[in-house]
Amino acid sequence: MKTVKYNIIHQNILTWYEEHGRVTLPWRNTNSPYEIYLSEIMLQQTQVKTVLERFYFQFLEKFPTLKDVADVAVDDVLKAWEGLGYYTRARNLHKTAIETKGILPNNAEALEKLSGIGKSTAHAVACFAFDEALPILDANVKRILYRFFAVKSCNDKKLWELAYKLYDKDNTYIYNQTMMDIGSAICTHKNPLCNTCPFESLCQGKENPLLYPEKKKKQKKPIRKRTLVIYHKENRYVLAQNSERLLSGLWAFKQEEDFKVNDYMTELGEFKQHYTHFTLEASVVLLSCEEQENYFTIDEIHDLALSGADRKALALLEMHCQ
DNA sequence: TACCCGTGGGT
DNA sequence: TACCCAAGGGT
Repeated sequence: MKTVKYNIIHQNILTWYEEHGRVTLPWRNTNSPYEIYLSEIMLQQTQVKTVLERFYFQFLEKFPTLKDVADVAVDDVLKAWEGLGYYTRARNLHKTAIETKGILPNNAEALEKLSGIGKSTAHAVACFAFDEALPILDANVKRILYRFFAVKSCNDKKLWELAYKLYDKDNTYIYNQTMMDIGSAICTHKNPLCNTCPFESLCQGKENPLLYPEKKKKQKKPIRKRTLVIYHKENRYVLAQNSERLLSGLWAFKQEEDFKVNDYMTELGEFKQHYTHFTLEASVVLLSCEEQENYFTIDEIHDLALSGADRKALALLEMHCQ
């Protein structure tokens, strides 16, 4: 039995999408499950602008099919992901490409079992690629739900219940896409435009939308001071591949704590790099050494996947070499 | 559950 | 500037 309670809102949403929907987004103009899935992974905790302008087309140019991803080494996928962040996404993408042999399953239940695909991404791919009528629960939907139901704080289980309560089971594709468009353009976390919102008539939070959700107290980010030591022999430089969780699989210059600079080293400069849970304050030094295992010329380093911090260090090195 | 995981946009 | 936070998932 269909709930009639939100019929008006569902109708408003269809109208709003016709007039304002971001219908030109490339992942809304393809039936390719891979192209839709790739967009969903890239867009996790990442703004549309970044994915659209710097990564999505470039990645598809390099890997036109999921099978193409499966056929290369994970390092090649990481290189294509360089600069996008959250590199576990790239490693899971590669893993999923291999496990599925380049053919994604066509339903949310099977999709969610794959590495890097949680419930929301599974629902998104199932809905957008296979027309399965399931709600999504991304940051946009969450903010709308908090405000629409005037909920200050709750867990994901409760949010999923609200998502299921509100979504349009008959026009799920447009509903889900519109939720993200409205969250991005109308129900923004600052300065929401309630008077033009399709939800306005029944929104319980419209009088004071900034109350929802309740802000969590932030902790101040600690600072890590490190010395990036670029060991070299003549024109070849030492890098190693990260094996810890942070930046796993990416190549990096050696980092030292409490490193004493002396006359045998050349100071190349300093920089800051902001991570989610700390700020790196790095000073970069150049130091000659005996031959080691992984030596690279500048040109070879450009073919390795580096983090933002190591790319800054590399830039300082290149300035020094000029 | 709380924490970890990158980078850049927007204010 | 400093801060919040973005088409979340893994552990």
